[in-house]
Amino acid sequence: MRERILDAARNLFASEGYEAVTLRKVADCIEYCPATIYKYFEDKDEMVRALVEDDIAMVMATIRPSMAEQTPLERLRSFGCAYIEMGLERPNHYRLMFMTPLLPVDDPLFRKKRADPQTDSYGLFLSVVQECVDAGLFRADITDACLVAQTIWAGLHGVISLHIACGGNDTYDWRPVRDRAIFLHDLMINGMLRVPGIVLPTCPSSRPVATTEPSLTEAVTP
Amino acid sequence: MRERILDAARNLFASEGYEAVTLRKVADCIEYCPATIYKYFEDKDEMVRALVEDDIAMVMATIRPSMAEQTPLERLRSFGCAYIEMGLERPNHYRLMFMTPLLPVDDPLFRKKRADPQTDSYGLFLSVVQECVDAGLFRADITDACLVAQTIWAGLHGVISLHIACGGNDTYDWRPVRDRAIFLHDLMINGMLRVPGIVLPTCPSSRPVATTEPSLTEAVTP
DNA sequence: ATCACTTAATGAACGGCGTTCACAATAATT
DNA sequence: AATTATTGTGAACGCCGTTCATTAAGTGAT
Repeated sequence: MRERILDAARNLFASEGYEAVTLRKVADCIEYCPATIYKYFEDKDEMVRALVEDDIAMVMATIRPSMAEQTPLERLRSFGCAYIEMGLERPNHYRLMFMTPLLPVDDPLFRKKRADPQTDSYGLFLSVVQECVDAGLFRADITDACLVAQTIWAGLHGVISLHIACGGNDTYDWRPVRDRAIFLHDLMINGMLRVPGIVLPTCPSSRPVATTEPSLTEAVTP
Repeated sequence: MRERILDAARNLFASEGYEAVTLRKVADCIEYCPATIYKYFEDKDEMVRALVEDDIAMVMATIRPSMAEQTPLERLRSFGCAYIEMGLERPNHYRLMFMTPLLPVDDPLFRKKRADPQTDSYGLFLSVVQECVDAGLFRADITDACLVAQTIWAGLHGVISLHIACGGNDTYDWRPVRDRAIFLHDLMINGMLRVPGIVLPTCPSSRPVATTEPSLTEAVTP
């Protein structure tokens, strides 16, 4: 039943954007009365957080195939490329996950899932960065895998989120967003490498996304 | 009168966060009835956009002192540092300006102000990047000032916005946000330079902000 | 001074939102 | 069959943005 509610919410979200996800509409979709939802969720907030957890799993599914790459460095690069594509193909989800301050989730089970490379995509990414550090790929002064992971993440996040928030503003004469993303990605990684110049030409520009959804290169809902 | 309305809105925004900026509360503050605001603004949206324009001017005021630096490269670095501090000190304003998709502003006057280095901070930044390009500071393959400006902006934006959106989530074991910002800033600039190694130690960690406001290292309103 | 006329401001309402709560319907247990 | 949990409901509350007919106040011409 929780699942039926979340399904309806997901559909609304995918087809009409975040602002359309209202308790009343969700209730309409499953033909219940609005108050009923409160029997299954504390809050609207809790419902949204449940949605976000699904999206986080989606990120994991998008990211994981990159583990198949041969070397740590290739895995690192591939991660970044997959992340970029994920963010650009699902701007609404991306916005909900990473551009909206959500109340910190204090469910201890949720906390455990984080930082675990098996279930958490940040944890997985971090572990690959650590591989690179251990393999001696980075400059001597770069030893903090955490700092590296968070910095690369932030950089890619910057390109994606700025594109989502301001990409529609044509006063800026934007360069193609993927050009910016790849440029920055290479800049970061090459800047960290001890032996630079192992430059792969570009990211494979598009990779399939795991979950199914009405193909939305979604309109960003203002 | 428009100004009185905007003042009230600004106060509400600064003291209680974006979500507290409601037409009814603004009307209360200036002791008018809610409907009156519609005599001076088309929309709530137009009112918010007027607020954003003020903030944009504030960014300009924060950024401009960096023009006093001696060399193009120093100006470039100083810009980035000022921008970082601005974003970290005024998260609510930052969120409103750069993390919320706003309807594109089609006022032609507004459009003209953009891209003009005199009034638009992006334009000013771009002109400094162009200086660096013209001075031959960058690698031979880096000639597109626009791409450079947008990429550096995106990188710094990533650190700031990720901090605002997810910085409260302590499951990530965040490194200090300024460490991340400076790390990435140096990484980007040094990666672009033709002759690397002109590394200034760090940013002067804090610089005064131009406009006055109840000193808010504001709580990020969820 | 009176009238017409523009402008400023209002009160009441509309529809939508999240949320609450007393109550009805249904299912489970004894 | 009677009692007790569990599920679902309708109506309301207070908030929101927005609209509109109506009043109040100022202005210029006659």
